[in-house]
Amino acid sequence: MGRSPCCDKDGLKKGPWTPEEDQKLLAYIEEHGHGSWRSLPEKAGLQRCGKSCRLRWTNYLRPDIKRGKFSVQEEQTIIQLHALLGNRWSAIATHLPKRTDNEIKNYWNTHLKKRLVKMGIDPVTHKHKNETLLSSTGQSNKNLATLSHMAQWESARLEAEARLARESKLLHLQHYQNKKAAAPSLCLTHKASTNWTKPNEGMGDHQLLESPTSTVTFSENLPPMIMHLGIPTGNRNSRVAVSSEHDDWMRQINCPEEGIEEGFTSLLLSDSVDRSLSAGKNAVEVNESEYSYYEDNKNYWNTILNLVDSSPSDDVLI
DNA sequence: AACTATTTCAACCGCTGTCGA
DNA sequence: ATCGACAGCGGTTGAAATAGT
Repeated sequence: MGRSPCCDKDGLKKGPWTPEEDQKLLAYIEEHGHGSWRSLPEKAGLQRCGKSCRLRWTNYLRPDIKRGKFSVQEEQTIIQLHALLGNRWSAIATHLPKRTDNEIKNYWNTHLKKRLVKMGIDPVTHKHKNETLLSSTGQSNKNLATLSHMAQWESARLEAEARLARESKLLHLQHYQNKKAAAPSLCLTHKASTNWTKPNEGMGDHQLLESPTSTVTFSENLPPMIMHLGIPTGNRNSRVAVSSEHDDWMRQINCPEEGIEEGFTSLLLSDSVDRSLSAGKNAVEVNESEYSYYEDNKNYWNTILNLVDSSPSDDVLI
């Protein structure tokens, strides 16, 4: 397309945001919603480009952002979704409410990627080094093909979710605009989110969780896959680590009664298989070789989790 | 305490996808 | 069908923070 950069105007500030700029942006969005990002800076009295404002808002100022340490479950979710989706950070972020794609990307690059490398796992293919020795075998090719198959299902599902969320957004926006005319005074969170999220009134069983980086509807703000497994996520997701990151990681993984390992293995398996099967009933035949793939894949994830489990200490991992 | 090396993460850049005219 | 405007995405950068000597 070759469009000109949005920040090529002289006089536009770059670099770190000052508290005053944050306050201006926050105040403006709270009052008016972001509307068109392109025109926002001028209206808000900011010497920034719209893109910079959008980034500051989505990655830092948004009131629904959770900051701080990633929980073990969040880490595992990222690792497993990365194995399925690759570097599709925004897609991964839809499964981690309150985390931004940028934050997940940074966390992957600075922590998780290194951890996998130390464990001898290729962070791109998510295969153990030894597995590459088998790369010429049919088994490996089969795994590759079926992993790709799973990724396709996941992609299709994410697209469908995003489409549903967009449609829901349109419907609800109309509803909200009517409401807004009638009742202009909302709490700060809702006021601030005028254009990027909507209050959950009238949404039935599902709370609409929408943002520029997350367009998926979650029930109870929980990742769908976690809910699917019935893993108790509330306190665990928000738990505060009392010792080192890795101690926390190891402690939780080493608790069989908590079912984390099985949970995350089955997370991919049950969720993806269920989805594949239910979708297959309507659209695609799932044959025997695909079933055997899921068995292979289960072994693959068990291998990864066993490797994590057998790592002796944090300094080995990092 | 001073210096250097390494790590972290907020922010930028450039590209792509989508939508309306 | 084409084009331009815009939003969003993923890769990358570099300043600040932290760790090591």
